Amino acid sequence: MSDIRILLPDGSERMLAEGSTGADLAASIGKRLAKDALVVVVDGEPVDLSAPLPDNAQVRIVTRKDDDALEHVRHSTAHVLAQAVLDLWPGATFAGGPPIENGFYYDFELPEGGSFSEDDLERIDKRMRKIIEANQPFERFELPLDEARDLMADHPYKRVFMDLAAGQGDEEAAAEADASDGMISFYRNSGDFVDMCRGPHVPSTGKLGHFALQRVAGAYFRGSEDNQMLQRIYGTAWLNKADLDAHLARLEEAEKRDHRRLGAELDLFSFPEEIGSGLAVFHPKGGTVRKLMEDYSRRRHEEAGYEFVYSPHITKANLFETSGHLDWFADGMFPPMVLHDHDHSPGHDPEHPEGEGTKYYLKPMNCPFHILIFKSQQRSYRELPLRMFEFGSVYRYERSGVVHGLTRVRGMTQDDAHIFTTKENMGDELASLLSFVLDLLRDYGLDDFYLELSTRPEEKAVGTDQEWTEATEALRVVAESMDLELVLDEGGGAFYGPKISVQARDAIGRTWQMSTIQVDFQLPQRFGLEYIGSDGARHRPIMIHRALFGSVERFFGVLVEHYAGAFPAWLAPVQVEVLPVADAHSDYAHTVAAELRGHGFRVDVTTADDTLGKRIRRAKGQKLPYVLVVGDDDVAHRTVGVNPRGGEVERNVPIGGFVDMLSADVAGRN
RNA sequence: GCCCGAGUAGCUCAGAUGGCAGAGCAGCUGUCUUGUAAACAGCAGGUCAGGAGUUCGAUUCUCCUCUCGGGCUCCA
Repeated sequence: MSDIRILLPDGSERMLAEGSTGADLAASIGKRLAKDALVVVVDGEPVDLSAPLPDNAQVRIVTRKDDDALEHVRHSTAHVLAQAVLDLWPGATFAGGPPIENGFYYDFELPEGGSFSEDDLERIDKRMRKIIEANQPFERFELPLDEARDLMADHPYKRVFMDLAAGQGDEEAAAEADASDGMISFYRNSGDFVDMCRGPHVPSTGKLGHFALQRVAGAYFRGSEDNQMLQRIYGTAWLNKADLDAHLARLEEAEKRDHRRLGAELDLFSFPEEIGSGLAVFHPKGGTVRKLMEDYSRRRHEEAGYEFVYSPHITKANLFETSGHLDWFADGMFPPMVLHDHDHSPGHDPEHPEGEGTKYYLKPMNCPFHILIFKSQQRSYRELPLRMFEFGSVYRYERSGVVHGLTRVRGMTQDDAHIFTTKENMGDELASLLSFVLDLLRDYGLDDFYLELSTRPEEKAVGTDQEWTEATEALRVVAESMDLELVLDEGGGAFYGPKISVQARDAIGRTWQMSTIQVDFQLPQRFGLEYIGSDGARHRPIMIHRALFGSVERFFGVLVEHYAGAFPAWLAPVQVEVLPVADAHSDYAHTVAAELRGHGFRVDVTTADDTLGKRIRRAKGQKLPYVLVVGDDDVAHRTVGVNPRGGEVERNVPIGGFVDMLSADVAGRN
């Protein structure tokens, strides 16, 4: 019997008997490694420890210390979930169950259209732990397609996957079924449980155990609305208890920061049922924050050469016919209001005979209005770039299942601008624009970004290939010059052009899509936009659509979560609350408040109707930047006791000293 | 839009095989006059999301609608 040569990551070699497996290799290196090994990566491909190694292979043994260990643990945990469910629900069938970020899921169909309840999760969890305790080995075997189909006779979804995988390279199906060499792979890990699976798996269920089942959900088979809806179970899995606990703690932290919860607790905004789904009202405190956000944005835009415009909320249909929105996105718009001639001024609309009526739409976008402003007069190249800015309220008919707090609404205000520029200037304009965007986002406290370049959608798109390429390249050049990570989002552009979006990571590491910058050759064409060039000829301008906040509502929600409701002093709706120790100090408290207001600060006074401790507790609950306590000493010496958010109490601070403190805070946007 | 779940006082929640609806916090009124995260007492607060049905009787059972939550799909 001849030996095979194995190359290890540290550059060393090892000779093993032919037919040796990853497990043999690990054992030959050390007892500890043999025990810790989960899978092996052979020439870049992860495989089971039980697979024979080829000669001259580059092999890496994956243990729990490696980054890629997690996905295998999650994948194998999903497999145990499937085993538990099929044990507990005779007649249930299953579809796919991949690892995902932080965990895994598995899709099932229960007999007679049944569904899981929250209580079921506990039962399933218990069953899974028994399987793990039993330390069942995952044993791989392969069958030709026809035998594989017989084996999965009761599992139609599995058969769809194997047919797809055997047919052609369907990516999703390939993730479920391995059809290389026309063979379908399976795993068996107890007498009668067999799952079709590409693998690899950890050697046995005993390697698992730090998991939690999280929720049940519906999910379309293979992600298509046309398919059957299956019952999905989500879970999370980790290598050890500490990691699992840390993950669960992160989820709890995120829940505490939920802007919907903080919005109510801090009295910022609400969604009255009477108004309708996805339609928010901002209360005085939320209104103050929003106004501060908008005011600062206005100031910066003014400095950056934008001009301010205003446009109505509704328009006759023809505007969105011309723009193409009614062709492409009528579903996303509120249905039209129809005005009939006889309703109002009979006979005044010769275009629409009696009975037909005139359609008006709520606007889903501002761009056509800004285009009409551009068109209102003949434009010269000397005016370009022309930058029109508007806080424009738009309405979109989001489907009922997708509205979500302030992040997905039906009525919102965009900080929208359209820049009309010459083709020659487009590159420069995009470059300065992107820097402007990032600078401004940083001022609002977000400073960890990456960029995403979205290219032409496969179906919904207008314009020539050349136009798309040109626009996409212009964006790519600018994006690459920014010294930020750039991710490609194939097919994610709008129907009229590609875009760069700025993704920001918040205080607890979640990413949010913030600003978008889109290049558009189409609307200028559709509306016949022109300017007179230096050569005296007519030229077509390029349009750049851009929004920094995206929507003010959404950005507001993101900031609430980023700051966990503790707004920096410059944005805080109430910056200071002054608390007199007793009634005798009320006059002085009001004097202090008046003096602070004189400096432009937002200040409340709460008189001594409750104990000091209680008033402090309440102010802290509102996450105010500063609580001031004033008593006898302070009245005597014109001082205040300063209790800052997240800091130490400081007594006997002169009022002027506190003014300096707060001014510095506001100026530094801390 | 689809699957699952939920809706009881301003908020967080309890409750009953179908028989007059409960607590804490918040609110109001008093007493207390307080030096850094919950003083004490009293009062008020509800078409039990809305509508229809079954029933002697429905907040409870059935159906429909609305709203919210977790997902899927979608997101100009």
